[in-house]
This record gives sequence, C-alpha cells and structure tokens, in this order.
Amino acid sequence: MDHGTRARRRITLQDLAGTLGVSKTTVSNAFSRPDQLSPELRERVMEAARAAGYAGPNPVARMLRTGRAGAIGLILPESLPFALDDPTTSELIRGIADACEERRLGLLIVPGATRARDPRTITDVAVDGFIAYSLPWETPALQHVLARGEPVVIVDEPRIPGVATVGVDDFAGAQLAAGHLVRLGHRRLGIVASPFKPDGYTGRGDATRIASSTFDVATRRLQGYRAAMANAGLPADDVPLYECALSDEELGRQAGRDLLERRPRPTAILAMSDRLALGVLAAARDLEVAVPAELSIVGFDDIPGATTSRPSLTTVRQPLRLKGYAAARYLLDAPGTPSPDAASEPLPADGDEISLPVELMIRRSTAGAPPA
Amino acid sequence: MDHGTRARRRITLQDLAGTLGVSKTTVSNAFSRPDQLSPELRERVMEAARAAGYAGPNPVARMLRTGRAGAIGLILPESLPFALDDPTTSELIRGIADACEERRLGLLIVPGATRARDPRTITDVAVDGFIAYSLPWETPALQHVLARGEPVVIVDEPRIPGVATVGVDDFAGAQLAAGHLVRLGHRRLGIVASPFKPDGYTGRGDATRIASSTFDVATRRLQGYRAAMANAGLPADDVPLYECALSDEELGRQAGRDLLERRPRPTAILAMSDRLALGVLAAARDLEVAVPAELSIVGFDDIPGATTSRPSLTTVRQPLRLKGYAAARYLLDAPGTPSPDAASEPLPADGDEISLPVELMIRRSTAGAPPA
DNA sequence: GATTTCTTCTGGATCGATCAAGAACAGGGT
DNA sequence: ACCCTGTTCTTGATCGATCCAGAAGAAATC
Repeated sequence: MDHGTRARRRITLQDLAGTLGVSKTTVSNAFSRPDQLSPELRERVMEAARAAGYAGPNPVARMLRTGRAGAIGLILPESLPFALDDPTTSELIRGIADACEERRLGLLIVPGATRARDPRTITDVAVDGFIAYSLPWETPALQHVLARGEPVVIVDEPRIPGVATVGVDDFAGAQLAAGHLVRLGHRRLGIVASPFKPDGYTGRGDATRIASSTFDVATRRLQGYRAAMANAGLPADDVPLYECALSDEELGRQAGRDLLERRPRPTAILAMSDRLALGVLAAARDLEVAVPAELSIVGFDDIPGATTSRPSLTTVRQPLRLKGYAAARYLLDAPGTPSPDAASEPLPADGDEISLPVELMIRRSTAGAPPA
Repeated sequence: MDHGTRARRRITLQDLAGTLGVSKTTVSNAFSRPDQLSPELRERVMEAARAAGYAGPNPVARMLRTGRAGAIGLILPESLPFALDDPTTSELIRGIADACEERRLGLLIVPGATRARDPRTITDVAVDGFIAYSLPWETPALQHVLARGEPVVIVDEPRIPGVATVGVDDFAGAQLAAGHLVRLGHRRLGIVASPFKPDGYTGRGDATRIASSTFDVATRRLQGYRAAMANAGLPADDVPLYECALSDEELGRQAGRDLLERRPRPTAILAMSDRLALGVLAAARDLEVAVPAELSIVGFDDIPGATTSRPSLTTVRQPLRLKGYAAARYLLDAPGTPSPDAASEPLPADGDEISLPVELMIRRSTAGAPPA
C-alpha cells in the first residue's frame, strides 16, 4: 500500500539550485531569509520548488547546522496512558503546552522514565532542552539527561544543587494541611503517602523505607505533616501511615480501608495527593464512615475532581498549570536556549529554584473532631 | 543562573577520537555497534567519554546521516489542553503511545492544526512520519504534511485517496444508533452534530453548511442517521439539527436546550459524540425532562464517562485506543519507515483504509417512545 | 569620474555523525 | 609457503542544510 506521495529519493536544496541555475545558498535564503534576495527570484524559486515537490529545507539538516531542534523534551515518570489519566500530570502538560505554543515549539514526550533502563530513549531525541517531572533520586534517565549537557529544568523533584527546579513549598503546604486538622481538634491522624521509592511497594509505613526515601516531595510533605503535629504536642513519629505505589484512587481506597480498620480509628486522614484522598473518601463510603462527621480528609494538589466530589475536598492547592508554564519558560529563557520572536520578561527565581505558592482550600471534607 | 552542566562548546566524536588516538569511526562504533571493536578498546573509549563528559553521539547528526528521526509526529486539530480534556483524543493518544513504546519511539505532538497557518510547525519537526487526527478538508497543515513526502496515516478524516487512513464505519454506526431509536417507536428525533466546518459556528442546522461540509465524519454520521430514518419512512431531511463548534459538554447542553424547547418536542436525540450527549443529558436535567421516560439519548464513541453518567448512556462504541494503536502500527509498518527490533505482523488493511468495528451499547438513556 | 554604499548573489567551509571500502594482522587449513 | 577467512581498525565520502566572506553590478555621494 502506498502511504501518500512515495519519495524515490528526496529532492534537496542542491538539486533545486541546479535546475534553477542558482546557488544553493540562494534557494536556502528563498525559504529561510526572504529579505536576502529579490522578490522575483524568490517567486521563481518557490515556483520551481512547488513543481519539483520540494517541501522546504530538511529540518534535520537545518538542526545540525543551526544547533537548535525546535522542540523541548518532557520526561515523565510513568507511561503516557497513566499521565493522561492523572490530572496533576495533565495540568502540568497543559502549562508546558501553553509555553510551547507561545514560542512555536514542539513538545516531545518521553514517558516511563522511572522504569526505562535504556539511555537511548533520552540520548536519541532531538530537543533543545528537557523538563523532567517528578523523578526519584538516581533515576538512570535523569543521569543521562544531565550528562547530555543541555538545559534541564526539573519539576518538583529531585532537588539537585545547581540544576534549575520548579516546585512548590511542600513542607509548608503539608504543615498547613496538618495544622488545619490539629486546630479542628483532631488527635488521631492517619497518613496516606505517595511512594517513597519507585519499587512498587504498597503497604503499611516502614521507617527504614521512609528514612531512605528517594522521592523528595513525599519526604518533605511527610516532614510538614509531622512538624505540625509536633507543634501541637502530638507524637508525630508513630502516626499510622500507608504508602501507595502510585497516586491513584484505587490504591487510595485500599489505604483508606487499612487505616479505617485500625483501632482506635483515626478521626482524620492526610493524603499526599487528591487522587489518594478521593480513594480514602471511597473507602469511607465502603465502610460507612461519615465524612466529615466521623472522619476528616485533606488532600493535596487541588485537582478539578476535588471540588466535584461529595463532599468536596479540603486540600492544599498548588498551581499546577502555572508550574508547567513556569518550568517551560525557565527552560526557554535559559542562557544557551534560543528565544525566537517575543522575548518576554524572565520569571522571578530564587537561586536555581522557583517555588510557587500553595494555599489551603477549606471545603466540606473536614470538620471538628468527633467527641471521644 | 546555571542550568545544570554548562556546555562551553560541545565535545564531539572527533575530539574524543583525538584524545584517544583512534579514529572517529571507532568511537562511533563503541557507542552504536559494540560488536565491531574489541571489548578492551570499547571500555577505554567509554571511560574516556565519561571522563570528558561526552554523553554519546549527537542525535541530530545521526539522524541526518541515517535518515531516521526516532519519533513520530501527531497532528491534532485543537490545542493540547483541549486534547487532554477530550476523552476521545486522549484514548487515541494512549493507543499511539502503546505502539511508540513497543518500538521505542518518541511522540512529538503538534497541536492546533486547524488554526495554524504557519507551515513551519509542520515542516520544521524531525519525525519519521505523521499521524493526522480528525482534520477538515483543505487544512493547510495537512497540505504541508502531504507535501513533505513522509509517511502519513490519517485517523478518521479526511479520507484522501491514496493516503492511508484508519477509522470506523461511521455510517453504519450512526445507522445503528438511529435504527435503535426508530425501533423503539420514536418518530420525532433531533440531532446534535459535531462541526461541519472549522469556522467556530454553533447554532441551528443549515442546509448549505451541511452540503459544503469539510468534516467527513460528521457528514457520514449524518447520512447514517438519515438513512435509518428514511428506512423507517420518516422524513429525514428536515429533522431538527443543532451544530456545535466543538465536541464538549457545554455546547452539547446548549444544543440540548435548543432542541428541547422546540415544539413539538423531540422524543429522542442523536448526538454525534458522547460529550455532546452528556451535555444533552444536562440540558434535560435543566429543563426537567426525564431521561429515558420522556427523552431518549444516544451518543457516539463510548468514552468512560458514558457508563458512569446517570442514566448511563446508550452509545455507539468505537475502539478508540485500538484506533490509535492501529494508526501507529500502520504508519510504522509502512515501506520506508524503519522498524527496529521486533517486527510484528502487519495489520489487515483494505486498500488504503483500515476500518475498525463499531458496536451499539444499549444502556439506560434510551427507552420506548412516550405515548403521543 | 572616482569612491563608497547597497543590494543581490555565489562558493566553500562547516555542523557531527555514519557508512562503504579497504588495510593490517591474526590464525587455520592444505 | 600459500591462500583464505575473520577480526579490528582507519580513511575519505556523505547526509542536507546554514553561515561567512566576498564578488559583481547598480546606485548614491562627493
């Protein structure tokens, strides 16, 4: 079967120059620098190009010569299907897409970075820079990105000195969440955690795992929770915790069931993401535990689903789309990265790190602690 | 600020060969063809590369020489944020991602094709082929893709002779949907249509617009609806129709309100997508029209939301994810496109066109026509 | 009229790799 | 001693563009 116009041998600038009797530089200019030649000649060139079926300069050859690829790479921890399911990731992608559109750049997605062992997925793509999203420490893919020597912006984690990072103040956010519960009088809390290591473990909290965590964000959020508890004089270290290998509703539900079956039952649960929190909500429904009367739940992220759930979810809002946008802008404004067209003013950065604000959104899933 | 390792001047294969006292071919082989040199020398090369901070052959230079880009381009009609919101598109992307993962290829997304006038977004990207999704006739972007002479697979529309296409039998699917309603005794139908032209028009059906439609899928689905009505002896041509510029819930709701306010009120509405159908459902709720008792609704696509809505949606199922997968496979198995690693058996194709099956899913949104 | 400036076009070097062909040397068989 | 085969490495051409310096001619300046 024939897939469109069959190309025998691709026609080149040189060929076209030959048939026209002009130099290849002139043909090149006709396409890329119209002010460098007379309008009549340019029209002749374009006409000949059309006749010969020449669609314009080969992008790869141009890239090699100019050194810019016209695209940025986005490295995602999980598969693309998962990323599309996950509101957090897809909001981030939206933000990145906003910036790419402004700058007329392509977006090349490199998914599955936590599992990928093969450096080629990273080393073989033609991009002007990378955005790496939420990767654990010592991900091989990240090493390869860094080794490539091209501009990199890391979103959320890991924090690596000297590497540009965009994130939020997870510690403060978590403190806000836990502080809110404490202030409502809760004394028996539970935590549903996103993974501390990328090994697929799901189960009850394990101190050694946590101590050797390779996910910065989970670590900082946990520290924020504990700090707020400690401030209130609660024993923060042995609070029940359930770790989920993935931030999705099903695992959150499993975690919720586990925590809610413990005795004494917690009166409030902190979840490190909204998807996990929504899972806990489902678990509460399963076990007929009333929210917020018998159980308060606080999430993290403020995804769209947090407002539409019943009850709506109290959560820590982070500006996800802006985070993507800021990361892309940070990357594109980097020295060495070309910024065509509109040069917009740079974003405020603090050292290597842009930290976006978080905000506690108090909704219907939290209330005063039930009487003991 | 310093974005990671600052590269003065990128080190090259040649440089590395110089410091090692071997030829550049040997260094190249060390990376790309390990069997072509002795293990000891290879180890020396890799060691020197590590020491020099050389991350491997420049992908762009390799592409130029080998002629393959290691990525495929996906051309989307709308912006990426819209695509991520749209379950139809994101399922398609999932399917494409499945195939890319199998073949270890990158996915380069080129959104906003219906609006983009600038050919550079198409001509400047380095890909081995394109998948173009659901574009109207005469989209400039599509002309540029075709002109590039690289393999192209079109998903859904437009049907262009000689160009590989993957789609479903829209006519048959629509006939199934309308036939189902007719069989239930409905005589006053209404249609909520996806756009016939990419001009942003939303409003009541307009015969001249429909006659000059540039969206094949909408046209074929309409023909399917009408064929089923004509079969049942209903006047098919002047059935009330409302066209929506975009397939989203809000416009569907607007369409639903319009149709439900007409007198006599339709007893059944055919929507060309599930998102539109869900919007109609919302409109029925707004106007306190009971579904399915007073109004039957049939969608198209069978997105996840079709099963979770109240009532669940009767719809025409099309295998969206498979469609993406099939399109990518069709592209990658094309002559001229390199298929690394596992060569899998080709998909069955009928001429230039792969047509995937549709299926009527009867759920709770349809019932017998109310007594007149 | 000579000199300078501007516009328009050209030739050759260059970007950084891969590839095809072949050289050098080893060992094996006869 | 000879030829053949195989392994290991090198040389030079090549992919298809852009960039730099400069030539040729027209127009402007003094």
